[in-house]
Amino acid sequence: MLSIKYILENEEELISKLAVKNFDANEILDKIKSISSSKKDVKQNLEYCQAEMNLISKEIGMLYKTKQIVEANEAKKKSTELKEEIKNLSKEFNNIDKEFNNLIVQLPNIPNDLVPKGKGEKDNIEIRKGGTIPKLHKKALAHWDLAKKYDIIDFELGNKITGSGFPVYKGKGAKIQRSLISFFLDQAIENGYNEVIPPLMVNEASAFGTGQLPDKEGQMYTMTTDNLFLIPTAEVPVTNIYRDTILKADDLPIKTTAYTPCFRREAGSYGKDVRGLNRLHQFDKVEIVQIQKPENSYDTLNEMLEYIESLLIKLELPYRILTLCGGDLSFTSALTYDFEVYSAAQKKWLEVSSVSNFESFQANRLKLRYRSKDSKKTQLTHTLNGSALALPRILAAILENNQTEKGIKIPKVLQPYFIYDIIN
RNA sequence: GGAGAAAUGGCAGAGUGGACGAAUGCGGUGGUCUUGAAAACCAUUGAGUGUAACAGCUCCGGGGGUUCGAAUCCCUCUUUCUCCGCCA
Repeated sequence: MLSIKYILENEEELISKLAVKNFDANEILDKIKSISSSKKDVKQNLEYCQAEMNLISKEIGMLYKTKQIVEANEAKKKSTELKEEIKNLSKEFNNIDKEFNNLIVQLPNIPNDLVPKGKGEKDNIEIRKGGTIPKLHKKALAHWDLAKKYDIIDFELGNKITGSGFPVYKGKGAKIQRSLISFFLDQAIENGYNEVIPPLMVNEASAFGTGQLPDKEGQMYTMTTDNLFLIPTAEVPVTNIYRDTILKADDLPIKTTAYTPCFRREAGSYGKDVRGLNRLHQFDKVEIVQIQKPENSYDTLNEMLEYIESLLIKLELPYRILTLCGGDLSFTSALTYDFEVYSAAQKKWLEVSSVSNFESFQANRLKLRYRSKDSKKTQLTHTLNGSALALPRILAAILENNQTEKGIKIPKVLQPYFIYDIIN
């Protein structure tokens, strides 16, 4: 959520910057401007009446104390009128405020200057590449066939138990999942992140805090009886740990990591995009989250970028890093880098991580502030997060890229966790 | 699931209709003393909104009500604790 102060003071800039996200802010901005001015008027009026009322009430108290009953009753009459007026004004104010909030949450975050213009995927800009794409033997299989061949992932069984997009990992398939999770968590901890295990369901306030509500409601599984949501990413519960808090400047940055399953409805997905592990309704992910001072947040973003890159290098996977263009950038993000690994049998780049700086957009919704030493006022922090990493597509790439005629070789860094060095 | 009790500032904890944004203690910050630190002492210390700065306004778990006036009374919801029941 953008602050109203910024919106009103930087109208031109806002319009041109949101245009990068292909968002036409003109109309909504006009509405916001007019409603915020009438909000101010009504509020002033209301506060004036409230002040008057407070005065009269005190007066009446005094009059009663000095037994001036007649005067007190006279004053009471006056207060009755005021009371009615206050009631009406606050009703009006609440309506305006509601409408105002409704509008202001519709404005997406402002993209950073580094964000290229563009409509979609094709306009994302590759900033670097690493690793080597392996040459596979002629009988190389896609991961869904490998999964069947070695009996490590059972998609049909998942269909039976739940539905498509909920695979069952078996034997060494289950074990490599655990190995990856442990590897990612240990790496994060080594890099100064504090591990937490958060709830997998969140309430409405949390879903709103990180921006899943109101705009991404359809992507979450909802438990209507209890009004809870299954988390689409650990970002939601982890960032909400700090909802409604005021941190000390010395506490920053706060680095948190968490492994959680993630649940996504993926409404509207179809075809080969959803084949095998490419897109699931339930998947595992290790997430890293940082809360940082505004002046340091872009250095932090780069640090996170390098950290995630180091994971892919250690896993010996071919990867590329993209800067998302305006059209591909999420509602809440100011700058996002995507990581993709090359899955050699599918001959396809698969997104395995997304690392973003949300600046103060989430913090404003979360009321996540900090107090710097030199100022009395609190100010909003910046929040950042990234996947480090999402498991299924990493697994898909490992299976496909590392397949040999004897079996699937396990990357060296995973061997201490996996014990074996091959799946056969 | 049933019965009872409770929810107040960073924390602990007073406050049962008017001078309460709220005693007191701890903690935090600044200072005195000290070579420095500790102790002691002094001062200061909730958030939001608003203002050029004041003022003003809102907030005592959430929502609603009674009253001229509510942290305080009533209703309701949520959460926590204790006891009972069920259960991993």
